[in-house]
Amino acid sequence: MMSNLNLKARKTLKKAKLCCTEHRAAILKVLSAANRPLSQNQIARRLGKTGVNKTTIYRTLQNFCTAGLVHKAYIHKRAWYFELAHNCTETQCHPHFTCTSCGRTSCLTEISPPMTKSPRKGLVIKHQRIQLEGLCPDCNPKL
Amino acid sequence: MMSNLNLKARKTLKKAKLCCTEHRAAILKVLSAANRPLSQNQIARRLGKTGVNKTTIYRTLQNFCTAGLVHKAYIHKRAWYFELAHNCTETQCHPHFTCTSCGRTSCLTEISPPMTKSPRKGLVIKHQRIQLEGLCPDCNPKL
DNA sequence: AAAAAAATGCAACTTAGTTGCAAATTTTTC
DNA sequence: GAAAAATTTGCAACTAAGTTGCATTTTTTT
Repeated sequence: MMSNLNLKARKTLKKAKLCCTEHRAAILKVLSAANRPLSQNQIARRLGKTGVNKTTIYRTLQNFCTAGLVHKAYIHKRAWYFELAHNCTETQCHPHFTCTSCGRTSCLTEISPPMTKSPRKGLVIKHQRIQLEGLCPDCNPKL
Repeated sequence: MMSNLNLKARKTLKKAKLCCTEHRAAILKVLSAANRPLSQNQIARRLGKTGVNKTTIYRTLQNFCTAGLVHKAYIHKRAWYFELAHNCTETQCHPHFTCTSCGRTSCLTEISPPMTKSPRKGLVIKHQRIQLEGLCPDCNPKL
């Protein structure tokens, strides 16, 4: 079952000390090609004919998250959306913007909002996640 | 089945143009008494002996959200946590902080972080939600 | 090449939340 | 205050994302 494992994916997996399998490379490629976070369902659809089992996809994403390759960006309608962690710092990833009109979500990678400072003694903030809602340019009637 | 509907809850419901029912008042009271967002499950448990059906709880929360009385604060393990909307502005509510050690979430009502500014022409940000993670004072070994 | 370790597929399961509908309660109208 | 209209409630069945255990397959180590 081993054929066109692309080298880049292979390298990434090796670097992360993960087994190099066809499926993992394929999932990695799908995530790299996407410009927004994807749910398990969307990933499955994009894997298409190869037909990777959903358990495998979930377990792979889990492994990728643990390895720091991927992270859970946000949750929508009870489903998690995953993306490569390459745009993120230790303390925060870029904000995610969801349009309330068309429902699409985009990554605002061009900004990095200030970290919220702890307002309480002894409380340490290690990670911040910002979610935004509003109108996207496509849905903005004033444009 | 109508007995000790407390007046405050009744007033709130009336003001929001919602039917005044025993269950609704009870759910409102539970939310008022809590100092953190609650899930449907937690609300059910706190309602205790009265035994309100989960469908009713969900539908009530739904109604409260539509009326602007309550909002969904955050999601944890695929479950929504609801809270009264009284501490919130149009554009953002207070940040929510979850301790990665004990898992408890608290409301940082004492701060209101700056709104993130739109980095793209035509994209309008209407609402911001900030989630924080770290160590709470109780779990901080340095205290 | 063989042995050990890890990944995969499958079926069954878990759980938050939803839906349709009949019965009960609340509100409106007179 | 009683009857009619509108709304809420409970129930059972359902939906869908994600998980678990286990046998089989693939990958890695030796």
